[in-house]
Amino acid sequence: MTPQRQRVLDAVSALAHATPDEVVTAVGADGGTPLSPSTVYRALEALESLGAVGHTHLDHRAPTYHLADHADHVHLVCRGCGRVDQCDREAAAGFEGNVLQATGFVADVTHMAIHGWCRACASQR
Amino acid sequence: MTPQRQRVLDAVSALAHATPDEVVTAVGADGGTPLSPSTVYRALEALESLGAVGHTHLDHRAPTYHLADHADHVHLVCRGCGRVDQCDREAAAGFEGNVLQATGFVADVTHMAIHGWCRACASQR
DNA sequence: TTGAATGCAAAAAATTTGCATATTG
DNA sequence: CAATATGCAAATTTTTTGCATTCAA
Repeated sequence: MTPQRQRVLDAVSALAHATPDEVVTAVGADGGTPLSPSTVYRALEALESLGAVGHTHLDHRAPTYHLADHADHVHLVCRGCGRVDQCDREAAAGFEGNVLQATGFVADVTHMAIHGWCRACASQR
Repeated sequence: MTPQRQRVLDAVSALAHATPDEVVTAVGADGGTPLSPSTVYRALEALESLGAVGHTHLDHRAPTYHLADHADHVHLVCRGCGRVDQCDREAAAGFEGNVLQATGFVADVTHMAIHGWCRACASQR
């Protein structure tokens, strides 16, 4: 664990959900010397293979990293306002079971966000 | 509906699921003059707002387009072998209901793929 | 003829890679 | 000392934009 990786990990922890880009920015603003983008990308990759962080895809262009222990919920991205809600993974247990039974596929609903409309945007439609 | 858009639509129809890039390639191989990428991107956008096609995100780097009437299933992407399975949207009805009840969020499980492990890869682990 | 669509080339944005240097164990 | 990580710059990849030209109603 190098100092750079520690700073990247701290940034991920502070931001809760952050794209590599956001991590680069946050690390640049933490008082120390900025890190080069490649270092951040490589640090995230290393931290992920160490099991310290994980990532989720909120949309097609944004892997967002989070601490590994912050991985047990489903992300709900609103198509209207872009807001990101969460719901307990439990809500998908039945779905995961159905998929397993129907196709043998072991689904991980936390890895990619579910898109749709939040309560506010849905009621406007 | 211009001839270019028709060719783009034909390519989407023939490929079933295709990234913009793949559409550019397919259209270039259909015998006619190749279309410039910008035309394909704009045609897909136009066809989508006309309701003729839709898109799904299979991974973070690939919006895949399909005919609009080919939109009622959930995509299952295997992390092991990359294979894309499908399952009926019905399997997720309970999940969508749970999410709605818990958060008011109207989920569309067809828009982004679910990641996990296919039967074969799952049994190897 | 009037607005929309196309093609091209250049611009952006987001990652990735090569390689010399610095760091870690 | 040997292996790994970093920083920088350049290369890739994917998508978007500006603008002159062409097409269609």
